[in-house]
Amino acid sequence: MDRYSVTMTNETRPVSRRERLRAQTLQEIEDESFAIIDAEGVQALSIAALARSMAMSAPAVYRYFPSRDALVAHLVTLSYRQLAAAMSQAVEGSRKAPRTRVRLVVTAYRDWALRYRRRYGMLFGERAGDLPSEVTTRTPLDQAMALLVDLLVAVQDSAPAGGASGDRTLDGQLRLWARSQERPDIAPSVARAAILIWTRVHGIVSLELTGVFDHQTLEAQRLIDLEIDNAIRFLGPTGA
Amino acid sequence: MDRYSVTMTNETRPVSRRERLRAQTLQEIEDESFAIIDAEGVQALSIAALARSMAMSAPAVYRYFPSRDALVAHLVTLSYRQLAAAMSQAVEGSRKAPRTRVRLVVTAYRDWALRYRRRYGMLFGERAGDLPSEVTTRTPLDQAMALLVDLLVAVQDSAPAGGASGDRTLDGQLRLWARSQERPDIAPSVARAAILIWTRVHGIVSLELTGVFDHQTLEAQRLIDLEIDNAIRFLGPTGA
DNA sequence: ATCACTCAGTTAATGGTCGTAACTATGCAC
DNA sequence: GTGCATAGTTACGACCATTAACTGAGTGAT
Repeated sequence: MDRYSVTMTNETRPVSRRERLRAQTLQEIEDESFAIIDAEGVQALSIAALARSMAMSAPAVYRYFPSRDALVAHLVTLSYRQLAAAMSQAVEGSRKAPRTRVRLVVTAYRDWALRYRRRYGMLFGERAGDLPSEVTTRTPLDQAMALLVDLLVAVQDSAPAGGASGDRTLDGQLRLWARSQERPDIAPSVARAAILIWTRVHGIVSLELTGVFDHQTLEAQRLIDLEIDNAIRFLGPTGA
Repeated sequence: MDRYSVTMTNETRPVSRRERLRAQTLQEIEDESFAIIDAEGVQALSIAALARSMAMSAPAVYRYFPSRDALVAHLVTLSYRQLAAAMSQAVEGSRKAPRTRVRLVVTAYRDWALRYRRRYGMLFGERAGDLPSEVTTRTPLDQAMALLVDLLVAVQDSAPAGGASGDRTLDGQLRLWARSQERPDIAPSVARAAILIWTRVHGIVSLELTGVFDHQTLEAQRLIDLEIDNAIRFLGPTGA
């Protein structure tokens, strides 16, 4: 699945010195890479620059990653995991109302994007050489989506269900999507709300990051709050 | 404003041979650049590769653009203009209902993004060295927004106005935005709908381009239609 | 018609990048 | 200790951006 990830060695196997050093170097590569990316963007992450910052010769990096693209791909999957983790932690153990927790999750998403804007751009923007989107984007983000879906189910339970979309075909596709998530139980209305929240928030955050709102006096958070309201209202009764 | 743009010479000034050749070469640079970008992405656009495809020496390009970044910046503004033009043309002279025309404009946006996906990524994704977002993104896209706003005003005129957002501060910011667009007449509800449509569609299209929906059985166009409905419904009565 | 100037284009060179090849030296298993 | 696997090295080739120095064609004034 992910050839380059650090495999958790829970077994108290006698971790050899070599393995330890290798893991340590790998960690340093990841840390330095993210430092460079956060400071100057992915395009500034070159094998040479990375090696230089580690006081290492450039070819040595190839012992860890077969190419610059492979390194970037690895960093992308790490970032996805990190983003998903940030969203999970935002509601972990929270006893607030489901609707509030939706806001927490979404805000965590935005905060992560703002805090690590270069990484967010790396995930959803650049994709220089069109990375293997397959494995990369699937699992970790699906996990975050599952989280959102659960919250929305809870929201719906606490309010009279309903809300027709008016597009039977779309509902069918949403059912398929639910099945592809191995959650055939979730209703189209919930799936619809989850997807709409994601696309809406991504749209706002993405434009916020490109600076579209900078010159305008719009606060993205207000737009997001409004959009969450809209999406959830969709879940409840039938309309407003 | 834009040092590199071709200035329309409507005056029947005796266009010198030199000027004609220069304009011609500039045109060829733009065309070849877009060809390379469309085929392999911006990251593959190198001065060297461009010059090679024109059977020209690389340093010669510097007679036209002081750096690779300047070239890319120029291509970005051209692309913005092209996108805005595509949106305008989609409804030019259309006698359909305003609501239908909104759909036409938005669909033109998506179609352009799908047809020139690399360029769209260049506009809203990559932005490698954080280009001068100031001049770049302002005028041409504002024009497209103005178009959308006009259509939404028409929509609102044909339906009972109203629709409170519940966020007075946001409404105030929207009023400021309207004034910054030099259109102080547009109501917050209209501005809100315009911005929401833009962010929503951008979010969907952007995720569609990164391939998030590929493995899922969702058609982006259906999501977009749904979102337009939602945004417009917002304009009308008060809720559903 | 020619002279001087401008400027599009050239070759040559610097210093950066990715990536490969060939080598050295260390850790580890026996 | 001997031998293998491997993390690291230096040396290299191919590409890139950009500058410097030069060539030659277009242009405008005499």
